[in-house]
Amino acid sequence: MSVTQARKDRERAEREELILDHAQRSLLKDGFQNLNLDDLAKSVEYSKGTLYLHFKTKEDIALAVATRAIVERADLFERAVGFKGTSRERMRAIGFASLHFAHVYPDYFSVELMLKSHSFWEKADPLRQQAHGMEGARCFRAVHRIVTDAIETGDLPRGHLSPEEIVFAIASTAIGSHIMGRSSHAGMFVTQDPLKMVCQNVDILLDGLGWKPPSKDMDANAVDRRIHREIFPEATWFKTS
Amino acid sequence: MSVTQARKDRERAEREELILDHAQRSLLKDGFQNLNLDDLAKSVEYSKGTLYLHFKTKEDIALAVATRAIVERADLFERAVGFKGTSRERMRAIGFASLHFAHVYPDYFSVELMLKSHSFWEKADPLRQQAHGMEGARCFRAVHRIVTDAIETGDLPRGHLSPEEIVFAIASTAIGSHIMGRSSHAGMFVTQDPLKMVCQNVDILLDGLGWKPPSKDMDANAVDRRIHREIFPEATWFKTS
DNA sequence: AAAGTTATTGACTTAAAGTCAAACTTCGAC
DNA sequence: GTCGAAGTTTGACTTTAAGTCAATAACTTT
Repeated sequence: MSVTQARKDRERAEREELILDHAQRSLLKDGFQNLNLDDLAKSVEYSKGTLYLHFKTKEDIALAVATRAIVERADLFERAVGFKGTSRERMRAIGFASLHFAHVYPDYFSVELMLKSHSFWEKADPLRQQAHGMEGARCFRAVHRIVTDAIETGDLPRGHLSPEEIVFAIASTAIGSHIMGRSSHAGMFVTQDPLKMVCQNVDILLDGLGWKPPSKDMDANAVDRRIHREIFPEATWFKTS
Repeated sequence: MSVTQARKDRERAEREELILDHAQRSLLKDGFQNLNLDDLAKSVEYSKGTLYLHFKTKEDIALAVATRAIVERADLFERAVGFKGTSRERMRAIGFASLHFAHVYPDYFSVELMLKSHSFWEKADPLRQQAHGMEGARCFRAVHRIVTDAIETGDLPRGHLSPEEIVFAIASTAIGSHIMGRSSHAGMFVTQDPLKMVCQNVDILLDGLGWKPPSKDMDANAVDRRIHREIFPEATWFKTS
């Protein structure tokens, strides 16, 4: 590969990031339906044809944006796994990471759900589909790691559930809580901060699994402060309460 | 109102149901993006203009279909509340209803999520928005009723959580489990029946709330058989295992 | 049965995704 | 430096589908 080619590749990658930056802004603001490729082309100062040199379809663009987000999510999760503390505290660090992520990408889960619908997914580039799957798996493995550690240390009793089922349960509750917290039309109003509810609900679930120590014996605020200080100092939304 | 007018109103309502029947079939099969109003008009043998005499937009049609579904869901939930048994068994009946509903409307929650996105919701008729909200609230109240009963009888300890927060937690876990169970691309494979996982996860959560009796002391299969026999005999998917 | 009223229609307008032949740019040979 | 070939970018064009509304048909009243 010539020297020139290397420069071209880099420029191409930079342009792709630029497109995704603008697409992401539009998606976060107005959603997928309102993402307009003529406008997007104008805003990045390239033609619509050029957009299609990078992406197969409009859906492909949205998947690329989502994949960039989930990479960040997986990075946050892997940092959380490294938190020094009991297994339950490390699990709390995952929750903290999840909350931090939700602050940066408030509608991520709605988008994620849309992505996974068949009619959407099939319109994206297979390579991008694969990349997205890989990052999802990284998130999964981070939680899985903590679960197996907790079983080994005896914090989490060996029950009739497999570690995979336990991860599935935790992920379900977390994602469900995120989604419920964001849908204001639900006909039920929970006054408290919707994001706090994610941790609260996961805590109930972990108690139900018999994960030691039970949430009533844990000073959640103190742990949160440590997590904030030691691994997620960039979480400026976090208020010590 | 004249006699003629009454007949006309009835015919109009019948036509609306006909449109929704066809729209529903198309939505369940190919999703919202692939719902085509020219095709829909052909299939119901009315013109496209007539569709717009009933519905404001394509989104409005989807909301109407979803509302018809959630009416059924609320009906199922209210039947579940009437199940004769302990509070925890009645809660299980709600779970059973939820599973039954998921069999009839497999993608309901994905659609529901899409509906609630701002860009979608704003395009629907305010009256229909309201109707949808009312039915959501009926589902909420059904669960709320069982929760307050359980607190009164002492099955569920008065903790630091309000009944509303408990309902929120249950709904989050149930919906999250439904959604996770249906998204095959999640990078994690749970071998078991995804619908069984909903009950399993909710059971863990209820245990975490300290809801008596704990799931280990309950013969879930026996209760399920009773629920099936006594209140949901139409649930043909249910296999006594 | 004519005039008036209401209901229905489908050709038309509009918006936006996706395409591709033509214009432009870069590169290497001489 | 110039030329032609190879590669890159473009935006006018095609296509598809939502949403509109003037024309037409059906029904009602007098």
